[in-house]
Amino acid sequence: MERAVKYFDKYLPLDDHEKQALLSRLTERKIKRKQYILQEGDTCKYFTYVVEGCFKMYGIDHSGSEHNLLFTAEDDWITDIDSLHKERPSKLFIEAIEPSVILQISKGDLWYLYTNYPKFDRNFRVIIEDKYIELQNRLLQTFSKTAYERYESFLEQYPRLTNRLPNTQIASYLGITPEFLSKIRNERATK
Amino acid sequence: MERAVKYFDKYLPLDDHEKQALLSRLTERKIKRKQYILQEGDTCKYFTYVVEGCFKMYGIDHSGSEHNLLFTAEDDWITDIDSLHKERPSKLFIEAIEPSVILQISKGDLWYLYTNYPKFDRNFRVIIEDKYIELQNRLLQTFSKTAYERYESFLEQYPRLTNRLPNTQIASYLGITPEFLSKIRNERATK
DNA sequence: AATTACCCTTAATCTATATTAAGCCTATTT
DNA sequence: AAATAGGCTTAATATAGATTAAGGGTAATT
Repeated sequence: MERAVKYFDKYLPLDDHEKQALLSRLTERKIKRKQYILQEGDTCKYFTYVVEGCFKMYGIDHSGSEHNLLFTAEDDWITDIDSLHKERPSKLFIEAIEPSVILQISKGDLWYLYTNYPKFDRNFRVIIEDKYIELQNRLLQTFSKTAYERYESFLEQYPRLTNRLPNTQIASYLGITPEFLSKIRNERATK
Repeated sequence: MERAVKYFDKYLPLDDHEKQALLSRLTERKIKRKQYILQEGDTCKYFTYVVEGCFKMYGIDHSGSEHNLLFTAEDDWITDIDSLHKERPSKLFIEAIEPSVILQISKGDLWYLYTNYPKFDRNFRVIIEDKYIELQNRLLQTFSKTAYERYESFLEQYPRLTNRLPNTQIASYLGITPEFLSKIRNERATK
């Protein structure tokens, strides 16, 4: 649990009261491979901290294909903000790729922290700003680079994920088919 | 100027002190068509509120083509958060599409507000959360829908922008060429 | 240990979208 | 008022990446 507190040391460290307030509101859960913590149609109830393991968040198109929006591994936060905030059914799935351990805080408890300890407003503002920056860069790349280039920059940016994820999942993240990724990998290897 | 204050009524309304603190730190500027308020290579210094007019934020790829990340019109905020926060050269341009009037707050003043009036942490947290949601939906669409479908959903989502923007700009936002957008529009018309 | 599910690759064919090029029209700028 | 730069369209050709299909490998589940 202390790991979740330490996370904030990167931003504005918490004092003892704030630590206590946060810790007492986090619930630990163990999640199996392929288990969902959010399914399309359900309303998202939690902000989730990943202690151990790895998750993917994705949407499904009309023909049933999955499209990965992001991966979240150790010591990072994940939620469907749209569904959590607007309290409407999610369009997304969040699914464990590995056996995982998470800490969850409910929307109500999070709102309690926001109201009573302003530092959480600050810290979660900065967290989401960082995630916004990531998304913005990803969208720009999607428009301005080839699949080959996007794969190379994925390898650079997430070297630790490369060996943990099947290529099918990476392909879905890059917005291409596994077959085409295979072609790209073959090209890279022969050079 | 009052318009920028009113914006926050949608979220957490400001009291008189907070209003005053905000207003005294906003600078009004008039911007001509095609004038930049941010250019690639420069470090972004301001968070900008658009009172009148319209802007595009875009990046340029290796072959010189523009890729629109977003448009911002009346009563909305725009900045390159990446460059503003990390104080590094921006990869983006922000350019007026129409003659515009804006209010700007510098990074230093914004930090002052964050530190002394926690409500700004809260309000800007919510603003950026809303923008994150928009971006996330846009990325999902880019992966899971055809250009035809993306154009239709653009028309639905931004009906007021449709008539103000040249189709070249809309094409760049959709991630396609103007020629292909023309084809799509022709298809739509004949049905 | 066997079975099943999933993963990875190769190759042929197909398609959505890009590129190039040309012509016309409508705003801006001079 | 003329000149220029952009914007819109059509059509021919080109291409990045999708789809379909098939075979072999490896890890998860029974």
